[in-house]
Amino acid sequence: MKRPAKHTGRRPGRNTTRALIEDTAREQFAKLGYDRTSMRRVALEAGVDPALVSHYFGTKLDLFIAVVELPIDPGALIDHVTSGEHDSVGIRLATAVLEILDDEVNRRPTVGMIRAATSEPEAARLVREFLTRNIIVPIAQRLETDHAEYRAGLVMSQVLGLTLARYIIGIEPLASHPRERIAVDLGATLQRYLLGDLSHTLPIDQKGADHELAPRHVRHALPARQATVGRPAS
Amino acid sequence: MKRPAKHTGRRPGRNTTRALIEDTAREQFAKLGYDRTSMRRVALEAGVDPALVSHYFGTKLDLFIAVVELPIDPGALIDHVTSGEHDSVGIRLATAVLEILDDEVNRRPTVGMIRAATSEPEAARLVREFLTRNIIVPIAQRLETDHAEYRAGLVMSQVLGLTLARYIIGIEPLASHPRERIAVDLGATLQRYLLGDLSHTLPIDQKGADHELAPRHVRHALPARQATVGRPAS
DNA sequence: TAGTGAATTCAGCACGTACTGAATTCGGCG
DNA sequence: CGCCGAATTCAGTACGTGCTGAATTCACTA
Repeated sequence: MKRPAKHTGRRPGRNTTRALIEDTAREQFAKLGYDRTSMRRVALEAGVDPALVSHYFGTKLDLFIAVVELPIDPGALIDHVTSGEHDSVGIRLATAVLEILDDEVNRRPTVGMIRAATSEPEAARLVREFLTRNIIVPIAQRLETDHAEYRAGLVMSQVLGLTLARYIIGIEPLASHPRERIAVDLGATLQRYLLGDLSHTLPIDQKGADHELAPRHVRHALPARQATVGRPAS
Repeated sequence: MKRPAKHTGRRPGRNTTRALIEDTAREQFAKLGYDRTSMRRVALEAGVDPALVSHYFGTKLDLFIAVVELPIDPGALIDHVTSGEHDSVGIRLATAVLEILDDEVNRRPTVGMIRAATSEPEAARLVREFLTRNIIVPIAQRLETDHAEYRAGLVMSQVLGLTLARYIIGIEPLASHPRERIAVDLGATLQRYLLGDLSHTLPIDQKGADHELAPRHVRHALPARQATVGRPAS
């Protein structure tokens, strides 16, 4: 009956364990992504029994949901960016984004969010909802242009792509280029996406229909086994 | 000594197993990414014993390396895009990219590549080398502009970002917008990245230094627990 | 036709995972 | 103080993972 246990039972002192787990989990998800983060590792890192994690948060996905966040206050960012001269919102946004992401502390959760979104479909849904609700829509409201949500989506795509290319994959020379120059080039793009002329303003027949693709270069999967990454199979 | 085995030993008929495993693995990596693809599942899907996968390809990473490829012939794509009028290479490239990615068959390996690159650092290195060697550098050579590799990197960032936003995360309305319109808006960006004026051509004091960030909206990680995805912890 | 070596499978090891049930200890309240 | 319930840990279940060694069967060649 009385199995010899060593130091089980409630801990003395104040009650901070749950928050501790939450912080540790956030850190791990950010650093490793969803798949590569294990509940055991979170518990270990938090100096806590693995069972406590399940106890407090339920499943791994529940834990993830309870924990993901962005390194910025979207509202304040949007305020800062959209105040000031209209023809420089692009570069303001680009500069802000690059300053945030160039700081490793802030970059972590962002990268983690992307990692999670690409590996767990359920996480992708959550990220989508989060981005839409907290960033896309607010930006759309602030800008009094047409198709604001579409514009915001284009912006998100360029920002996400920069994160992927510069910070995760590390494509050169983009990865080691000075922040200020990239901000200028990126800023011009964001400016156009946010406030410039888009395809909607063009007449139908200029939408690029005459640029359809001579489909000679798409391989359609089956034959071809040449463009292989790394060394060929041994 | 003679353990009763049922149908072990060499299979009758022609010898296609290795290729079979390779194809199945490619499919799985593309669909699931690196972490979520298991060698056992590959073997099961290929109707083959798990040991055969290790037998032929060694470690999981070896298998991955032997298998990743892009759905296009980069050379032909580059030819197609860079031939024709200079001021329409942007939209040609954008259209080509969108046509390729809108086809689910072609999209798979691309998405898989991104998945893998975001979850496995070693895979990210391979993807980086592949993209650089087979896409960035050729484009850089074709365009007789300055800073060609930097330009190509910007292009990659926007293309990768589009893939992430439109196809993986599914940000609306970007995800369901007609291909042709996006091609126009994206094409203008790519055009500028490829052949337009970049920050290098500007005098130093216009590089945006006066746009530094009032750093009020970056949270610097520690406090704040408000901008949470999904429902708060139960 | 006999023999060799490649192809294939089985069974399993060692480990990591998510998660659970019961036991134990403590904080706080009556 | 006495007690209830929350907090915590232990030990374990059931399963999935990458990978290996030996045994078996077939194809091919000498």
